[in-house]
Amino acid sequence: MPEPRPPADGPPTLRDVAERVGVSAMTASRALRDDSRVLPATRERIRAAAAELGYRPNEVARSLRLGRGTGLVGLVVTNLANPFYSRLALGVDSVIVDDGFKTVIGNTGQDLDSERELVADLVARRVDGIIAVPASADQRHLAAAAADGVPVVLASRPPEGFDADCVLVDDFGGALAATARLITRGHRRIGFLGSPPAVYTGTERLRGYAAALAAHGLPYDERYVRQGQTEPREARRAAAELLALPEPPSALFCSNNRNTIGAFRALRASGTDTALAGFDDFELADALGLPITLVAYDSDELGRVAGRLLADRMRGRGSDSGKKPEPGPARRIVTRTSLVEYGS
Amino acid sequence: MPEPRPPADGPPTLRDVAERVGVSAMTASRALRDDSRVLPATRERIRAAAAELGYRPNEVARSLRLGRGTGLVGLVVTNLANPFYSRLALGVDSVIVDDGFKTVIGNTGQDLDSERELVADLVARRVDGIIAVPASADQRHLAAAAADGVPVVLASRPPEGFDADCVLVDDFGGALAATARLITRGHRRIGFLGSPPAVYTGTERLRGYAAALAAHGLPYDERYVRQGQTEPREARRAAAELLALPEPPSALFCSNNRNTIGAFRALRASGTDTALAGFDDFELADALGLPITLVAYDSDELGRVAGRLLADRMRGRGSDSGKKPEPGPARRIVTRTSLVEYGS
DNA sequence: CTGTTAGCGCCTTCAC
DNA sequence: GTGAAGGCGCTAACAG
Repeated sequence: MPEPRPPADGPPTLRDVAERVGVSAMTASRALRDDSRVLPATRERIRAAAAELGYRPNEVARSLRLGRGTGLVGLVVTNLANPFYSRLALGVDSVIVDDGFKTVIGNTGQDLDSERELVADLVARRVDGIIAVPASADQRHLAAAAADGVPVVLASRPPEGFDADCVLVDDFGGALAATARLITRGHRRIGFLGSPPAVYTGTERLRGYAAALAAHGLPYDERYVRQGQTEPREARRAAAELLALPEPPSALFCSNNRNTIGAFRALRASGTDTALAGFDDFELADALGLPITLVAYDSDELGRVAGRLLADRMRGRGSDSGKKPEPGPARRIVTRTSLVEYGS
Repeated sequence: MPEPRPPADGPPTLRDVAERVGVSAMTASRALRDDSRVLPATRERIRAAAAELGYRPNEVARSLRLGRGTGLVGLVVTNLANPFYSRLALGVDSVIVDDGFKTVIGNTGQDLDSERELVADLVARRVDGIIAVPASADQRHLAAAAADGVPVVLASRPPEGFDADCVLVDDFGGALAATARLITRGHRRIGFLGSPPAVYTGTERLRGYAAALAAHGLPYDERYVRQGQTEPREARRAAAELLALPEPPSALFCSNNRNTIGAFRALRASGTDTALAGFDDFELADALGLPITLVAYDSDELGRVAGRLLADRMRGRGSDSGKKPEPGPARRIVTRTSLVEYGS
């Protein structure tokens, strides 16, 4: 039984393999990459030695030498604990892995400074592309990355101040449809619960809500609108406040699942039969024991589309062509939403 | 308005900065890293030039030259869509980011081949450490990584066939406690629903369930044990089968949240008042309208502990010392669980 | 204080 | 079919 491993002062290098066979590093390199001009006999000996040593080419040296990126895709999200983003991440990964890329996930916690630092760092690490869910409309760091030649794709929020591919949910349309359904069921006073105004999706969904009211000739009443809740706890309080108004709303529309869950708890506690609708489907929504209308969409698919958009831009980089991204106008893809009814 | 960027044939290099100032690359390198032995005046000119060019050191070249790793930590999980793993990932990230590391997440989908490939690739990319939730007891690829000098920490499953730090949940104790509670409430026939036998946690939790039965002099009856369900849909069917037995169990214990949710749906559909207990807390467990006992634990904390264990091993690497991991015996940390009661 | 040399691990180019 | 140089971008180590 031969010594299975070198004494672990770092993984074996190409030269370790070469020396073991009594051949030059160059030949080893070629043999391991199936270069035809190498004697089949020596090739086998080299492969055997590499296997024994557990040799793997150093990807760091490789990408430096090849002048390409690292085969990594940076994914910048605001909160990985939110199932929406973990599904997105999985969708991205499932697509780009086919092209030999891996995903580096960075979590920003909605903090713009973290996001800036993270993006700069990803560029410095020579990722081949970036998929980002930007925290705000200040996207100069993303624009800078794009200017450095790193393809950038935005997910769930559109680019601001520069051009980039993006994949969006039909926030406006989905919110409009859900609100409209409440209206056609006879509701006239509909409350709105949503994320802070700075969040793009929240604002679009508020616009959809408002548009539905307008389309049916109903007034937009600020007293029924509560923005700024990020957690169910806050949403629950905000919902309770609406329910305590002299003329409480007979229905609530929530712009994301955090708010929907908070509102659900408030409704349960109040005992009223206020109707509930919200953006985002979520597990167990059907098991809550009260009717609920949700705007559903496929966040895996969102990730897959983002991954494909990026993969397109990354193709053909590095061979020659000064490793610029594939040219072409920025694309904007909007994914559909659907209404689902639970517990009716 | 000066040209804000070079013509984007790749980011600017150190020499671009140096030439622009009329100084050697070495001086520029020093200036940008706050090396004291450089004239403050020139240092400022260099910094200015770097800023103008948007220069960022190439981390790829850097890590090659320094002989260290890349400042990346590889995180290998089986299913990022499971909140357990996304929380784990966040916990890991929150800790190691303080030491200047970033997280590369790889998803294996419980597939051993993917896991092998992923681990080998992470090593080839010269990550500074790996945190893994291994899919099975075949962990030779992880042992190989450790032998190559890459610190490895296991989360949620113990090392098999080699030595490594690990952080575990008290699977046995938690399952025992939950099952015992059902027994003290008078249940004598308790069904078990769990993941495939190959999954370590599932097996430990089954052991805990069996131990509770034994401790109370109750028989272990295979007809009441259903292993192999991964998704709520399958779990629901398995639970329905148990409920349809001639002598159905009066309570069910489920070894993870997928099975608990499936069992919940089966119970709801059947209309029986079968008691329900399960491993893993989950959102909305309190809103399901029936009493439920859950074994709760903190998966963020699990990630943080794993991150700290790894950070310890990575410290001091690369300076000299042949970049071996910090020595010391393998540590095994078991995190506590607690029982929570909902909807009583 | 600043510059020159050399090399991390690999691969393209050009010799033999 | 194989090997010897040279360099990707950066920085220790040693000059000056």
